[in-house]
Amino acid sequence: MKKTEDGTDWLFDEEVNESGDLTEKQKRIVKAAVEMFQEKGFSASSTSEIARRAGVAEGTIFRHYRTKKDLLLAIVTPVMSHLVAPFIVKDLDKVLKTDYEHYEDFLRAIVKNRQTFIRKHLPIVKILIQEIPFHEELRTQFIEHVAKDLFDRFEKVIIHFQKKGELIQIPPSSAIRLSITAILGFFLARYIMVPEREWDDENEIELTVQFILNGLKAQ
Amino acid sequence: MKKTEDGTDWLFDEEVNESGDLTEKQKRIVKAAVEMFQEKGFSASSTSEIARRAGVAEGTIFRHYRTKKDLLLAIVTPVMSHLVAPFIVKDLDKVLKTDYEHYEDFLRAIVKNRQTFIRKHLPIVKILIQEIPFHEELRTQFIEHVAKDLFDRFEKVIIHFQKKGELIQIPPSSAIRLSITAILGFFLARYIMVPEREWDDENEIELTVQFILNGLKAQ
DNA sequence: CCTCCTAATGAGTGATTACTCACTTTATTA
DNA sequence: TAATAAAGTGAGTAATCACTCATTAGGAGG
Repeated sequence: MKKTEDGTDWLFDEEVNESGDLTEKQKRIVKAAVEMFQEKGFSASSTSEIARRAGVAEGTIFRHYRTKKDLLLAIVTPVMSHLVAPFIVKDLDKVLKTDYEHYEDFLRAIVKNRQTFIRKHLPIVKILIQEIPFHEELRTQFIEHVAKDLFDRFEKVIIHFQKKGELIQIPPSSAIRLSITAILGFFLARYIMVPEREWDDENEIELTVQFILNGLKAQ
Repeated sequence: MKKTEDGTDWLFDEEVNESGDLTEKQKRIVKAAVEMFQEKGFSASSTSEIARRAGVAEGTIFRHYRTKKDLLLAIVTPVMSHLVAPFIVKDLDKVLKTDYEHYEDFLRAIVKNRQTFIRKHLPIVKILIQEIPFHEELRTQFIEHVAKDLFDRFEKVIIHFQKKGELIQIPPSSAIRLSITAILGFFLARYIMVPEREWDDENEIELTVQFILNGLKAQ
């Protein structure tokens, strides 16, 4: 199911264990739950209506998921753990040297790669963002396995290109924040705030990348 | 209650009609509701517990607010309408010429000003962000009176400095997106994602402003 | 056909929900 | 002080909540 992550093709998209060992009814439950959670939020979604939408008895939900919250976690955690997947690579330094000569190349690869991922799992990503503040497990898991990993790897990348003299000498944490918010800002505008607008993705990504590069260019 | 907005001191902070004509118990209700909405979200907050926390009978809530949702809106809408207050000024062009010679000055003023606002109303801003997706009235009101206004004024500003040759010639909508997300990114990191960290606000704001300036500088 | 086994069911559970209303207390004005 | 209005109360309401469990359905192996 997973590609070999041998350092060269680590930016591959991977399946987020979906519909693998689930029964037919289970899939319908998950589908209905995702719809409802997105429309009304987790708390405002009742298990009875989820069952109704899935065309399933309410008891069936609780046969597969002990609680309503378990259902949420089953939906949301696999996506979360794959959000930063492209950063989890053993020999980052080697990858940087061989694949990404400039910070520009790195940025472009990340943006393109994460765009396909977000586009694919957008509803669940939305639910995740919505519910993170209210569920301790989600918060800790996010901090431990997403934010920390992301930050650590990103920091290495920044320092790498600072040493090469490409990037301005500011605290890496600030450079990370500025890079990530510019990228997230694009995704936010593109897929959440104004998805109905006709976007020239190629061009908009290019603008964003150039914006970051100029903003962080060594003076 | 409001300062005169005569074009020079339009970046003043204004009171968001709080605690003006409210009774003592009403204030306690609002305070308890804000706490609960922030902790558990709107849907997961029960009116019975809000009443309990406020030290008030449950009926008292419904004397002042017809429904639970009315309570939410009463809390959230005044803050929303003041979010973009500094942009609502009659003669923007004049202000630009007299007060802000460079885009840099404009940016710095906006960031500083909105920081005091957000810091002051952070809990309600958080609730607003959380609940916007689930309440049609909030969404439309946000689009009509916040996003639209903000966008229109910001567009004028961008075009103004593009004409002056300060800013790169890219679509103003893109320049707005990049500017705003960098600023919002700072607020997000500063007050929501990692508020517990010790921030050197002055320095971080300076970095953010310079990042935007370099990113959008005419080549 | 019988025996297992698991998936699926849906009526039933007590708790909780947002909200009402007849009534009491407090404040305002004449 | 008497009259009127406004603020506050809390027991009561029907509806809905997440969840349980005894029962049924259906397929596999013998």
